[in-house]
Amino acid sequence: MEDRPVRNMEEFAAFCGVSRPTVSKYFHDPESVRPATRAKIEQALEESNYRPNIFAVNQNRKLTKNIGIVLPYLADPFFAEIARRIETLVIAQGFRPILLSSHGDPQLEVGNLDALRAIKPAAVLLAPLGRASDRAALEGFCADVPTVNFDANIEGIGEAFVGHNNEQATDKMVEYLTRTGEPPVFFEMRTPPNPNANKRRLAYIGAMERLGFAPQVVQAHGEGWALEEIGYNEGRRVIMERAFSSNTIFCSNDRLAIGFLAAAYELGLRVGREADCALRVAGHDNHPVARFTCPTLTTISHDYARIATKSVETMMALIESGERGDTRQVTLFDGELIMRASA
Amino acid sequence: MEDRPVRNMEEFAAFCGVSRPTVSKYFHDPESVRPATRAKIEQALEESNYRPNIFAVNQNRKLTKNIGIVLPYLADPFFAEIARRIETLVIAQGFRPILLSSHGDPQLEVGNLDALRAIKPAAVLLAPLGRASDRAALEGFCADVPTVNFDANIEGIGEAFVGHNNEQATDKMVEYLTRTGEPPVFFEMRTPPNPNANKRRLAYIGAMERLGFAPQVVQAHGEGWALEEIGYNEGRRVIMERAFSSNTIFCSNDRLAIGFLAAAYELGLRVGREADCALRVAGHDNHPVARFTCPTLTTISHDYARIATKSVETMMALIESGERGDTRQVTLFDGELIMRASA
DNA sequence: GATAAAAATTTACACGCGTAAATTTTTTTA
DNA sequence: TAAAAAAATTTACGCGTGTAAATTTTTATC
Repeated sequence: MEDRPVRNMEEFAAFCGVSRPTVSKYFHDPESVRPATRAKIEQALEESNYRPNIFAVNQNRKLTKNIGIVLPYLADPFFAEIARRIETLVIAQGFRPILLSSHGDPQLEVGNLDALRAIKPAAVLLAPLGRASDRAALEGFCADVPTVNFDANIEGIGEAFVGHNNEQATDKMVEYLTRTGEPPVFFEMRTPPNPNANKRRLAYIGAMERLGFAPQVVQAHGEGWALEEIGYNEGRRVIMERAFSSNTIFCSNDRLAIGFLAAAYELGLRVGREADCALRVAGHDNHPVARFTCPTLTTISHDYARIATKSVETMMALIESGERGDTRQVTLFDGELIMRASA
Repeated sequence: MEDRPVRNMEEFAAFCGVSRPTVSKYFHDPESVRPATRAKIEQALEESNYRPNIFAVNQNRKLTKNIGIVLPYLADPFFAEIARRIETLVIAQGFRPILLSSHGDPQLEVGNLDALRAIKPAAVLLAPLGRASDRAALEGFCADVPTVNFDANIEGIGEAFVGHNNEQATDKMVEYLTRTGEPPVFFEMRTPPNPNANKRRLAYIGAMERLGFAPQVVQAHGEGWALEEIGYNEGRRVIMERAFSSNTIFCSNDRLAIGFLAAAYELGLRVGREADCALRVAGHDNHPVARFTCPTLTTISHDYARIATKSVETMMALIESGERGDTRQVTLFDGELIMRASA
């Protein structure tokens, strides 16, 4: 591999003995040139280390091979995991993922969308902050860039939505807890950052009423994304205040539950479904560490593998059709009960 | 805000009544034009929604305002947290962070570096995979792009290294555990993905010998980044095999410790420093969830806030000086003992 | 081996912006 | 108010690639 000064496509074309437009055509689609020509180019590609200048390429393109991925909070392992899967799928499709986290900040979310607009992405996968999002900004963005909304459903945002079936999942857990013990109380944040929480509360209330029980919602104070801490502090408080009418606590998500379990442990309350346990605690999401809590956390899976796959598939369809569908397709994936030791 | 068809800088210049070169100068540095001119441009900027074409801008620049951030595994909350901090600092400096995760895959790491090379970043912050990294590829990259190596030190890679003082931190914990109970055994992965683990093992052995005790290293089988799972499975195994000569376990990192705690809990072993406890368990890193384990995890802090800050500072100095220093500066931050309930 | 079809080549212009040089206008200084 | 300094303008070219049109060469078909 000699390091000849191949500075641009012109020189590269000369180097491999092919005309520049043909080389350009090759990079656009290697199948579009004759096999003999392709072989010449590909050999030259190995002998020099020429690569087309990304900026010059994209300058003349309406659309690039860039795919934007916007997440509300990357330090949450749930989003980190979904990002990992989406990135892998996007790369497999021959596109280049651009991962941006809004770090819980609505202004940064808008900033991320602006940054994306500037790089002319072929499409964007958007998991919005939710309640805190600047709706007008999101709408404006979606009008310009084909977008798939996932995780947090904001009505009318994006060409499609892919997410978790909060109703089904919540129902399932309420039914399970009720069937195997006392009807649960619901433990959640008073001002949750993510709109799924609201769906879960409503689903809990609906499920309880359907089963003929009085719902009880206990709300934790605190803002932001430090959910374990809020679950711990507020869990401690409500346990000490005996704010629960039941020994069974259904937490709005696993991260709250992790904090709650820590509080219960510290207060000497044994958690589990055995007779000598004071509490049963369940979560929601099947967070990566839920398998390793003490006791291990009974929860409902949030199927991020399928959400990631479906989101990318939907996005690819959007890119290939080149059309902006008139109907906004909504796909929800059911959760599965993950029975572990805590409830 | 009228949506006039301002398609390029030419039209934008006409729109605000300024010449195009002046507008170009403004975007390069707003302070470099007369206040009256700046006002005209900035007003026009609000009235139209023109933004310079990023690709055309970067095509003619040797260096862009892009900063690459390469992480070994983003789904690890430790790296997610450090990414969050670095991104924030980079944005504050007026640069554009490009976050790339290698997802534990050496080939993807090389791919990430290639992708970065293509976008002519002003500098790169690189936390390599370590043992698995393609050293030659990293070296080649660092020869082209000013790079700051952080987290996992690979000798000779990057203009500087910023990381954790594994020796000091390990010493401190060994000393503490020994002073307040039995000398610890060291629990680690046999083939850890991250080179810090090796430093920690050696530091443990050194500290034990210095204190006049026989070191005992217990190694967990398993590959990859699913550390909690390895800690759980192998913790279970070694507890049942009574592989420990001590009741005090010093885990190589908190994620292993989290798995180990789960195993101990499941086997009915009480963990803590009280008299009725069968085990003491300590970790290393002060992982975000270490405050919420049961019992809460005694550990040593890994000061990612300072590592992030120093890495970005070093990088900015590199950019401003424009020089490639001949000496590779190494900065290590000490860990602090975080005393909690587990040891 | 002649003809048609396919592919490659030549030529030329476009994209949007950076930037240099010479000139003109505006501001500052005395 | 005139001279000097600073800023803006005009003009022009360059960056590396996409791409269209006309032409030439190569391949496929009979």
